[in-house]
Amino acid sequence: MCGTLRASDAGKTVTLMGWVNRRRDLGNLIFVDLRDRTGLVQIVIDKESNPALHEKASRVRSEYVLAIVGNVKKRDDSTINKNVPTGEVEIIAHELRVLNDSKTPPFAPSDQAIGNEEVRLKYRYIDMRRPEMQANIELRSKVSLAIRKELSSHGFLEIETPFMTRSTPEGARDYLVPSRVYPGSFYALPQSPQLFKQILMISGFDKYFQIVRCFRDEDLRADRQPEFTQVDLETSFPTQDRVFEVVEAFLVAAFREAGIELKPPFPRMKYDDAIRKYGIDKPDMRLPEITDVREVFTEENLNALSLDPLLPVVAVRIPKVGELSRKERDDNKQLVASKPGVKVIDDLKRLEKSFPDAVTKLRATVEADADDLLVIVAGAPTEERTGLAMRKAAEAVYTSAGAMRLALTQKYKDKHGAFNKTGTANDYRFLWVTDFPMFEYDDKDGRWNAAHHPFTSPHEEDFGKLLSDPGAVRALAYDIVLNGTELGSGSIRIHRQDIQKQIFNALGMTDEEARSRFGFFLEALEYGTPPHGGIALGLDRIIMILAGADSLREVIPFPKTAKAVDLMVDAPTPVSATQLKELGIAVKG
RNA sequence: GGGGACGUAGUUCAGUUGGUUAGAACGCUGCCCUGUCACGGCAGAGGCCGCGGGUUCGAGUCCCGUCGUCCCCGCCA
Repeated sequence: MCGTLRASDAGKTVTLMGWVNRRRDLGNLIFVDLRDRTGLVQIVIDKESNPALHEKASRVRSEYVLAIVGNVKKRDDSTINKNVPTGEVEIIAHELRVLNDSKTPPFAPSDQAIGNEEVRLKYRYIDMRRPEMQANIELRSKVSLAIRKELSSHGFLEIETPFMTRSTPEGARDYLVPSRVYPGSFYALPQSPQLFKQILMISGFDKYFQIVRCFRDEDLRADRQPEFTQVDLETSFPTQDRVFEVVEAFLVAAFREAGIELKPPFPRMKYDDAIRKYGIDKPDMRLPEITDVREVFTEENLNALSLDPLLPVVAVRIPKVGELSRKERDDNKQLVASKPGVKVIDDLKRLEKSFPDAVTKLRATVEADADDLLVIVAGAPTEERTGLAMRKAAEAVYTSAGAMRLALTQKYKDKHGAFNKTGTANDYRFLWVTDFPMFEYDDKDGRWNAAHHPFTSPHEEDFGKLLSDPGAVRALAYDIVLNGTELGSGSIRIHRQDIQKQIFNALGMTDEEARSRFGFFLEALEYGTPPHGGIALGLDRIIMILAGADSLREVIPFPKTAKAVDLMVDAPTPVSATQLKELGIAVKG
């Protein structure tokens, strides 16, 4: 192959096939860089030694597909190119065949600056000829294989589940597939194989996994595509620790493919601690946590600052940012949409004039260096003093501080350098977040929703609070977080039908409603369901992080745009009236 | 659904306060060139300034609308 030839291959006769990356025509001497999946090699065509060949080569253009027969020759010392792996050799062509010509492409795979995404996506086949894309897609294949091997070696079976399945009203919007046989009825593409994998546990396949496509009709982000791939797994008779071990094992195998040697076990943190220390349920561990600095202020201090002494006062520390100008501080306030009742103090100098003792204590408490940026986040006195109101106000302080921490670390990443790559496992800070709340209160609808999904088991000791105090029920649910990105989410499931019913009731569903939505599943639970649990991880996100990419589109061969359009095939499209009629569907103008 | 950025040659971009024939680089075409590797030199072609309306003597430039791409919020059990 083109990219694999080395000085040790000198003297061999080789047949190479590939694309013309670049042609350098010096008149009677032509150089062609031939490119295939493995890289580039320089072909030499000399008019003097082969005029007919030279004539053919002079008509060759970028992205023509060539077959070359030639001799591998070690280059003279003066002509070695140290910038390419094959730079010590070149191919003296004896024969050249144009297998296909090419229109001038809208952009060249050999270009240093890559074109805009619209053009890249429309001409994805050319974009994917670029070495970066080739490397990402190769990495994806290797990582998938490593995960399959690892899970298989632990006794997991890869089992397929349907893509055409049943719509469930919970969760994300479904992509629907109309049924021709039953006009007006629809299949749904799975948001995840959740219920199928639980059924497989009931069926006795005690260790299941699948690298599987999932579909969610929600708005996109750089790290969210409407169809994406999960590494999905489930085991019977699990413990949380057992699930963590299996995931850590396959992540070690996956990262090894990218030359990173991870060191499990990964640290763990309870959800409540994550909120208190990082103001978010997916903390980025590469920077210092938020510090509680309530104690450095007296009650008089806080009253003078119009801050509520009963609410948390926390400090966000961003190392090595130095002093900020007035303008920068104003700009920074724009970074985070301020929540009502949350106050931000970002001018320590001014604070120091009025409260010198507090600021001295503050610096000591957060162990701040002189050039560290400190921002204080606290709460204005709340009007309502009930327990729930105070809890919400406190959470608003934590999450605002968390958002501030993220925005500032992003903005000043050049200064603190915490995101700089070292090429070691230290670049990848994994974290298990555990003990998520079972329910979240939905202010709009005035009811409780499942924080993870409604098949998640609560902590056994919280069973009693399911109806009396849903907000206090902890779930056996866990997330795996990498550098502030949620990679995966899982739980120990409910295997008792009576508990499952209670959960549906707590979610405000009557028995009839539960039966109409999940009847098949509730029935299955009654036939000897083993305890079981599992997790699903976003494969695309894993590859994205390993590839050092900023967008999922860099690691998905044929991705969709932010408006969920495939620019290459131009999908979605309207369909013919005949098709619609056959499906019994009428489209409103 | 909301906010922001962008849209000018095949590509990446510049285009002043609204004022003559809209520029550059790369790419492309032709010619020259035997050691280049982002080859070099000379010459040339290439534009619905996203689209539609408006203001104006005059619009790439100002206003309104619309479409597209990207980022964020909402949303994503």
